[in-house]
Amino acid sequence: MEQRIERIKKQLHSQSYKLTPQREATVRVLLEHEEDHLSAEDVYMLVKEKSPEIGLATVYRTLELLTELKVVDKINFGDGVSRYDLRKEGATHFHHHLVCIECGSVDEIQEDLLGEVEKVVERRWNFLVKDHRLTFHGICHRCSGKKEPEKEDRA
Amino acid sequence: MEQRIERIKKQLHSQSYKLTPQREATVRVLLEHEEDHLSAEDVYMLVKEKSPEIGLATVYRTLELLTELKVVDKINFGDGVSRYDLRKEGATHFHHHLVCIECGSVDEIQEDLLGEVEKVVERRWNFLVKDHRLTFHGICHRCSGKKEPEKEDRA
DNA sequence: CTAGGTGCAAACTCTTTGCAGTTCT
DNA sequence: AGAACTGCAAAGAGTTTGCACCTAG
Repeated sequence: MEQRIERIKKQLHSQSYKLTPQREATVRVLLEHEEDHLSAEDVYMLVKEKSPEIGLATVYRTLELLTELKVVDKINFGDGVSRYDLRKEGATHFHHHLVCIECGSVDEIQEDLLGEVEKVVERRWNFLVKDHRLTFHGICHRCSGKKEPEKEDRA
Repeated sequence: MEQRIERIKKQLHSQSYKLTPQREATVRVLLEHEEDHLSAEDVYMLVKEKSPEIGLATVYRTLELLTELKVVDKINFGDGVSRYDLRKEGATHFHHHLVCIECGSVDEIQEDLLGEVEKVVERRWNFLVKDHRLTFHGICHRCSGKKEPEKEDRA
């Protein structure tokens, strides 16, 4: 954790950005919720618990900055909100997502399933792939177990 | 064209929706711009050319309805706007996209490249895939040819 | 010291909604 | 007739921005 913050700090400094307490608090929240897919508002609430003075605008600005630095990825599952997902260190590709249309849960797939597919795209469409977004919509293993799933809205 | 409208009409009627002139005009615009990825505003502007009385809210409502009927797919490329993409008739899967980070163009891949991948997901994650979204970000064949690509914004 | 950063409130953009009036069947 | 639909304007939700003040390096 501390090492990752240290590394991000250097990354910021290398472009003459500062690691302010607000930014550090924001990064810590992201690190502590690595598996989640927090919206800006979510992050704001969580940061506020420890640094109540922080403003929502600062959170937005920090998240934008971190996106630029490729520390996080900004994603969008189709509800009107942007979500921010910490990039695994050393990850060469953006991980995939499984969105359950029953309970709304979002799971991550870290493995890269697209190696072959990207080669095909590069060869056949002459398109140099730099990044990708892959999301599956369907029924997760938790919901497919139930016979008559009761509506538990896990928004 | 006429047949497709006829079919959509039936689909609407089967759920006691009506095919109003406004809806028909909207569908026509979508059919005429099948390759594009129009935003609601884009559709509105185009429909307005032929049916100037139409309101933006109606366009939104129609697009929502068509999404529900799976006539179109609502997509989101990360700019703040939803775009609407006509589903090819008989398409069993949602087509993929190639977004060029140089010129902003969006190309479509109709082939299904995910057959194998979906099987893996179903087996290994026990996730019943119903739909997917796959977008590649990179350099398109038009831009990779140029040495010093001049900024032609093909928004 | 000073470029960069912050909080706040106002501004903006995209989308949805309430409502009174209209239209398809 | 009556449910479905429409246009308009107002309301909402999420995000961005201007500005005066603050602070990390």
